[in-house]
Amino acid sequence: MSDQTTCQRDARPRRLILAGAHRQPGYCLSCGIRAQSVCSVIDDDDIARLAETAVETLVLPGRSFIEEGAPATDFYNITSGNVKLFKALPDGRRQITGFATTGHFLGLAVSDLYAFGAEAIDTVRLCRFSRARMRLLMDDFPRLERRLLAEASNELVAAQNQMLLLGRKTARERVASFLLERVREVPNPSEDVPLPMTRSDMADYLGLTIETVSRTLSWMRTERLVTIGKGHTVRITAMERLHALAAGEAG
Amino acid sequence: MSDQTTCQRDARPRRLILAGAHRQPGYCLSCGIRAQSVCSVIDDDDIARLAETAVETLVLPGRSFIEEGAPATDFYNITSGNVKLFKALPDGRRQITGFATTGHFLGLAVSDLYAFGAEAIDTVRLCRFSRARMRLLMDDFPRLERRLLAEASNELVAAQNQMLLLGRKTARERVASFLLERVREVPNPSEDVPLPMTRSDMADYLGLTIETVSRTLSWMRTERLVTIGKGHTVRITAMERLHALAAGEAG
DNA sequence: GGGCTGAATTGATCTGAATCAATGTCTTTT
DNA sequence: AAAAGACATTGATTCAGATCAATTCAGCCC
Repeated sequence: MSDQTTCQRDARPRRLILAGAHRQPGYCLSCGIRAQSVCSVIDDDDIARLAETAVETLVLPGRSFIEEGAPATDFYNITSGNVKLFKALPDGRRQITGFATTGHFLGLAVSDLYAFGAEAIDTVRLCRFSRARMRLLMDDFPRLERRLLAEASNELVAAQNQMLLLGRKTARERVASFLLERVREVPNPSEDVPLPMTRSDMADYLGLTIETVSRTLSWMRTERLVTIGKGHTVRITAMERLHALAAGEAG
Repeated sequence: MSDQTTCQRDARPRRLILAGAHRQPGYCLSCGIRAQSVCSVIDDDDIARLAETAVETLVLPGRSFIEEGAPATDFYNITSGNVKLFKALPDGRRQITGFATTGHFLGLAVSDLYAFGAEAIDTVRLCRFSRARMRLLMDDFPRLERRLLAEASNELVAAQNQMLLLGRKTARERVASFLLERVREVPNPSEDVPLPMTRSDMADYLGLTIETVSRTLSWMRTERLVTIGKGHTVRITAMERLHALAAGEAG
């Protein structure tokens, strides 16, 4: 299903840090590779014990590495790249429940089956743990558990926002909300915002069709809210108006 | 905003248990009142220290006790009754993001503001903690943190299901999914299912209008999928077909 | 029981987004 | 640089569910 290599950890002792959303550089907890970092600093003696069973996995664009409904054996931490998470209906209708990028944890499930599928948008590197191992890690490092709780809380807030979007917002409000969500991924809000996903992904994330997404972006261009660049980027040219639109304040 | 009394804890020592979803009887961690229980058994010596600042609050039907966007000062554990959680847009459009009942924790937020509002459907009893206190509790009782992580994971799965529903399901599929969700609240699936919320609440939960909810329930009655009882109850008469409908397998 | 009030149902019409249908534009391959 | 294939845009038409508009029903409180 995906290309996969065992973790290559060099012998030199070093501080081991969980890859995460805070964006300080560090080393992956499971395999010791350099990554965006976060969270919990753990001393060198822990490394040997922790790194034994971990694997680093490389996933090519379009490949899925979590299958909805499959036994939830593993737990993932994304080291680089972009991932889409989704649920599907038997006739092919699909809802993307979120996009995940460097630092995100995936596969946290109470059930024995994955509740969603995950597919690489671009080339993705990730660290894979067994769930049993994750349980041990949590016992040894309470800060990891706290970190996961904080991440789950944040995702819950995001999910609630998305429910408001899907249940009650118009197509224009949905696309505006989406663009503002993506702007938060770049340091400077007036620079180009990358949209690594296809129109089809956007549509499945926003509960729309590709045609409606396309039409809405075209409308935003004629309204001088955004300029649409080459190669999957947009630039926001009227931040205030876009915010008002996303918040449901405009007609 | 709500009637409120300080906790009345009696002096007799006893084991203290967190109110929760597992439905074993026990005593509330914060105030010592008898409640549906779960999770973590804590020894008697802890009680005095823990129960000092806790209050039990009684919330009347229709009253809200969490205001969306207000400073997130407190943390709640529902002791009895039904609550709706929602987000709203400035023009009054509303999305109910979930219903909570006995045992649920509310107000877990990383942000300093509540991301959603909460309102009592019927008479609700709940235990209130300050967030600072909650933090101390989590330091002292790691099992509490684990419990909260498990609850957050479950809610995340529910939220993903709801996103699929709101983004991609038809009105009939939505109502069918909702009814099946409510059936899980009663021990025997062939008995009457209580629907304590109004049609308006159902509509705002399902991303529909009250008229569509009503029409769809009427259609289900004529199709012999359900019988609609007096006083906010339904009984499911064709479980298989309803399941197929909810899963998107039917026309 | 009889009026009162908010909730629920049912009907007629409208509309935003879906669907169906070309056409246009990038990207990759050779 | 040309061809192929995937992705994106734009246009015409349809339709599921919203909106507007009456009734009808279920609790209540005397």
